[in-house]
Amino acid sequence: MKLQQLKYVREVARRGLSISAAAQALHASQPGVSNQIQLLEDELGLLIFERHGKRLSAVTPLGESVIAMAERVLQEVDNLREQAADSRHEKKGTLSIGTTHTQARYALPKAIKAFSEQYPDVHLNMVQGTPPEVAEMAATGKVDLAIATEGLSKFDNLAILPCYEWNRTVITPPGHPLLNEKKLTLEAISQYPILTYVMGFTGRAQQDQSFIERGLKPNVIFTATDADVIKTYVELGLGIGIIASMAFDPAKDAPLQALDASGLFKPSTTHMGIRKGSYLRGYSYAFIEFFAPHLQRSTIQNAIAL
Amino acid sequence: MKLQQLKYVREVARRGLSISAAAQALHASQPGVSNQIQLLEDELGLLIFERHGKRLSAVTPLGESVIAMAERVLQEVDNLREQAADSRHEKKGTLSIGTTHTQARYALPKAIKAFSEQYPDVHLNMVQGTPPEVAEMAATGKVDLAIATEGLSKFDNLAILPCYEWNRTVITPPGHPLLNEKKLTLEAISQYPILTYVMGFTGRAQQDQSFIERGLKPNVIFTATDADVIKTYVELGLGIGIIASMAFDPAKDAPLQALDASGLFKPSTTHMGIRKGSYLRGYSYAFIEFFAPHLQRSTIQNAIAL
DNA sequence: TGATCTTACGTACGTCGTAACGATT
DNA sequence: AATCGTTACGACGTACGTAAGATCA
Repeated sequence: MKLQQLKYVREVARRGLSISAAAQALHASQPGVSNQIQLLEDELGLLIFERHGKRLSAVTPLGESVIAMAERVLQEVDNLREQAADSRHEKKGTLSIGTTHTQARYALPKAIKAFSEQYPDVHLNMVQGTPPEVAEMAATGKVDLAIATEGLSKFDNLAILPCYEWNRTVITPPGHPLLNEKKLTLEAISQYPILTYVMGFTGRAQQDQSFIERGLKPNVIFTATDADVIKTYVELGLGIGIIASMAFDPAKDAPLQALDASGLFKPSTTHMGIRKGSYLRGYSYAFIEFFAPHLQRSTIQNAIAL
Repeated sequence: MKLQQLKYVREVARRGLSISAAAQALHASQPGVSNQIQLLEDELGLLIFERHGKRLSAVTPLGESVIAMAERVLQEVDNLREQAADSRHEKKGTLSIGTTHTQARYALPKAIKAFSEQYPDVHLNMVQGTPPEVAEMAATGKVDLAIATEGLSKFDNLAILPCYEWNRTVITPPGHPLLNEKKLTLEAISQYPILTYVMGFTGRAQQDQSFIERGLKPNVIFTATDADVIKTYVELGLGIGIIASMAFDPAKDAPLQALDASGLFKPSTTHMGIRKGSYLRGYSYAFIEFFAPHLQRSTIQNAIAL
């Protein structure tokens, strides 16, 4: 049995039982992967994958054991490598963060800037995706951290840590009648066409909940995955926008007008997801502390302990 | 990183930092082991072992991590191998049991006989040793099961399961005055020279406890690790013996006389130690059930789950 | 001096890639 | 017909063993 063989098996399993895809992902030849998997199967005297003719069709029950074992072993090895690199007190390395547009654009820049100044030799690898995508990347070890407001709790091998709370701001074009209301209410908002986030992004589900509880049916005419798109169309006069407060900057976003709506909605919390059992480099903790100062090293280590 | 390298590192650590001993144990050449360990150290960029000149002197803190990781990984691999062999529904294989004289001689034969009749192709590997020795063998995976009355709780990676309870019998030569006592008491026993087990064997500590609680100082003139030796010298007239009840057979041990002493001492329990996280072959569960019928497969699996 | 680890070197095995083949949709 | 996995084969890499060298008790 070789670690290489376990790597191959894991990748084939992850790529939906495709040897070709796995080989490509690992920069190896397809026959090489095929061969090594067969050698492993021979050695163990079992089939990991079911074949229908010459196509992988399923994972055998024992194959599941093999794959699960491979995942555990390879994570151990990865952890050790990270720990070894860390021990050299190197400020070199890579920090991979999977995150959504909202976080990447509005929440993370400050922390990223501070971090990259203090750790100039750490290569930052930011990957943008939908919440389920970034969660999966963290769960499989493709990124070290996933940062998103939702979608992280689907994976039970992710430790979830709260980063910060935020609420919404209503944005309107200049001179909009809503600006004259004495007090902003959900009822008032519901009278206008609304532009906001797509379901599954940036706390949209929680936002809708507040309307439902008041028996209101807001007229959402436009949804986007990011505030920049929403702002663009609000400025064109399509309606009013409901966006995360951190996504609005009075100076940069002029001439748009903002109305604080934090009293109207329950606050949302942006979370961080880290694969349980993973070893984080020292600088990773530094980054997290820049982003969410209450997350101390010990807190995090406690959360990701198996 | 290669699994082979991890094996080498583990063995060197286990053999008290001796590369030569490890190489010998693994049927490899000493330079080969030395080389591979250095390659691993190079790859990780750290020292696993401290060298004083050309001699391994200690394990570095990071080396501890490496060794711990190697242990975990190699156990995973072993487990998978066992599981694979098991899945072939093979009644072939090896069952290794580390145990003490008392268990091997008096408690195990019945279970062993029944087992070997039902599983004739399973190679039984019985290793006799002191309680600490057999515990260590189980803890390092050298044997599948350790069976002893004491010494198992020292290793926290062993799951401890109670097998059976037993008590003591006092044995005397024929015509000994103790045989005339109406009722056997600790006080009466204390009047005669006593032959019994060495401390650390077959519940000796617990046996002494009963005397201490009554404020008695028994005159132990002879200690042995097994009942056969004790019986021999009791027969020679050196004194009376206190041995485990299962070690006495009126027919075979004639002309020795026996007095039941189960009312005088707290019962002792013989335990089984199994390395946590190990995978046991199907026939191992069968053996355990022969020996201790209350230990069902599910009970055991629950105990050794990590 | 003897035990022990490291370095040097040659061999042999094994992994991997290219190319050709077989099977499935 | 196209895609995908398996088989065949050749080349490179490397793990291992033997032999010699270095270092400590």
